Amino acid sequence: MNDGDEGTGHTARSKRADARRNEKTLLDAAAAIFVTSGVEAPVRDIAAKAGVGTATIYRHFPTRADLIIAVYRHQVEACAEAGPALLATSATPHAALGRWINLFVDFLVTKHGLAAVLRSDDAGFDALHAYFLDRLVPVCAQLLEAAARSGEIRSGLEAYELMRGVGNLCIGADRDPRYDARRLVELLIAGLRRPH
Amino acid sequence: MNDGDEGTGHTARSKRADARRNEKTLLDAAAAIFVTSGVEAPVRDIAAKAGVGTATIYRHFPTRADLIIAVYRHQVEACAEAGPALLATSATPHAALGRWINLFVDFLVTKHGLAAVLRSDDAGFDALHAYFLDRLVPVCAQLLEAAARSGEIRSGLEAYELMRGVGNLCIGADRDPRYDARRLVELLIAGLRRPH
DNA sequence: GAACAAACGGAACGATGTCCCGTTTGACGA
DNA sequence: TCGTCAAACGGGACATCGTTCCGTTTGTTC
Repeated sequence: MNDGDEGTGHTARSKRADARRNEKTLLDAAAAIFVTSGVEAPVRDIAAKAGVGTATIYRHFPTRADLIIAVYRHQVEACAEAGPALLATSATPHAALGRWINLFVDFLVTKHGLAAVLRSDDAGFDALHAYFLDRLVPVCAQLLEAAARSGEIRSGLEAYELMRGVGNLCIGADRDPRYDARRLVELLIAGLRRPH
Repeated sequence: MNDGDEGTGHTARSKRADARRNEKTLLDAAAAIFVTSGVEAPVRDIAAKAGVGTATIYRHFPTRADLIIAVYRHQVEACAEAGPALLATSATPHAALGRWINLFVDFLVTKHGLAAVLRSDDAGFDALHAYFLDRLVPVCAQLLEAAARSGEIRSGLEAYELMRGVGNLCIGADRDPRYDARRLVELLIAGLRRPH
């Protein structure tokens, strides 16, 4: 899709062939580097891997956040789309919420250092932060709301807060065998249950 | 205490007066800078505030972790010592645990960016990491164990893991009014309760 | 007050993110 | 096919920051 025109209605000219080729090459190189060196790998490394100059990266992806978003867009979309599906197929809304959060956690902990840059307290990743929030918070809110309506959980926790908390819990979950983010997230979700 | 000799038995000469003065000046300057710019403020800023050269900082505090430890040592000690006291004066071990965790959270969220460097996934803060763990994990373990013995909580969660999780939840708790780390930590502690 | 080691200050070095500018190259009309 | 030109490129330049080195200053001691 979107292989040429912009959606503005004007007939915007196609990008040059080499530019499109480089964008693809950069995405592949970045994905490979992210796996081996994490999402905070030096820009020069990615440029070298792709065989382009550093300026070319900035031309295609003005901030590192844009590059990260582009690399992981498919998986984030898949996670977002899994929300309603889980809600439809799970026994209870709380079960759906738990399973969906599990998907999210699995995604985060397998992406070297991604959770660490998702934390909002460092500037420069605003676009990444905004993308994750725009895409996933509404899904989480839908699940939370359903679980609240069913009476399974206490209300009063915003989806935004839960997502941030889960993201934070996943920081450093790789590299440390003594730290199991999944278990702590499970405890957090368990703590959501309404005490009866 | 320790205003001169080392404890080795040798008669180690006192440090020079200017060195001792500079160490104090540096601690004050660092504390002030940490409040305004966070614990990751540039070394040059701290040196400038103290009116010394950058090398002087490294001479007194080989790594940034050592400086941070020195600045906050008193408060960490106080937190550690509060553990047994709370256990003795609280109604139940679980209540003591909750109150102690609250102390820890209050400490973290009021120290600009401290929680962010406590996360283990970045190297270079090993000493800081080790200090917090050495000093606080045993206290937390004592509280956890008492609560487990009383049957209030599920067992199986290591104190280390809980401390790391709480620390992670506190990352970025300042700067973001929509994110309340205390509430999430409370949920986590609530999730620890044994379902009956 | 002279000698010596401790301590100092700031320049120097390396790594990294970011930007600039001279050069190359793909697209399109003649 | 070939000339033109803007898009795209590459790599060097600049700024920031952590860290180290080295010539100089200063406290201490005899």
